[in-house]
Amino acid sequence: MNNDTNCDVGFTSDNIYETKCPLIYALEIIGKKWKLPIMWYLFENEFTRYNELKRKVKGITSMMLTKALKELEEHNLIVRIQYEAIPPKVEYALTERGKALLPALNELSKWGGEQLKLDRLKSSCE
Amino acid sequence: MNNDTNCDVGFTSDNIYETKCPLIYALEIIGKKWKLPIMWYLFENEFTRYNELKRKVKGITSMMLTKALKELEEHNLIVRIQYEAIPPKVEYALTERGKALLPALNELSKWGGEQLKLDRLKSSCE
DNA sequence: CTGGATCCGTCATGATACTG
DNA sequence: CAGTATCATGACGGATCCAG
Repeated sequence: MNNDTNCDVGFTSDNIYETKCPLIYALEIIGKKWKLPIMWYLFENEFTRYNELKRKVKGITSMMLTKALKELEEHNLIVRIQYEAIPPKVEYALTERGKALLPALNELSKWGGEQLKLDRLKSSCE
Repeated sequence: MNNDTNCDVGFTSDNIYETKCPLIYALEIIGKKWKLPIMWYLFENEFTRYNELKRKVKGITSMMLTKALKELEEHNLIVRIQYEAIPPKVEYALTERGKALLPALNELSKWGGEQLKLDRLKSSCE
């Protein structure tokens, strides 16, 4: 499993671009809170406006939404489309890079679903 | 993408077993720091002792190692094998459940590798 | 409508020292 | 050898208010 890529799993480097394990790197990008819920919604609804995201991603605040969107944009997983209008109108959409995550997320989701059942089973026996 | 499984992405529930998205659930289990490095090492070295893990997973402390191992064991991703001997001997190994993560991690790692290249490229142009 | 700024509590992480 | 216990801290997340 990618053991040939010098995978420094010790988090000792401050430079995210040095000696990074691609797996850890992926998790750092998408693993933070709200990232996946946002992307998930964009998977199903291309071109979504800021406030719609805020309404649909339950519980998120403006601050966290803004921050998450900015980070996703910096990694080129989403694009920000700003219309010069009053009142302001901004839409967000996934890039091809963002969509490329789908297969990996599906695999992980499949595993998570099985795990969820097993853990439920275990907890009900205790 | 699993939209049929009631996927409450709002993190509003305190009960981890209620209305959970399997994808988020998976990330909660394996996304924490040190989890993957430990599992990664166990992928490549079945039956590893506590202190060997501590040496090989660079930078980890006893406390974090113990905690991570305990959580992984609670989710049945690893097993703890204790030998009744002086001095103590304990080995850890992946379960089938733990090994079942491999395909998903490979997909994610593949994506992360591509992303890493793109991000490097981008940063070198700035 | 689309954010930005600020304050603040909590929790994960880490350093250090200790134990059977 | 395989952990525990205690304390410190700093990032993260949430609430609230402000702005163009």
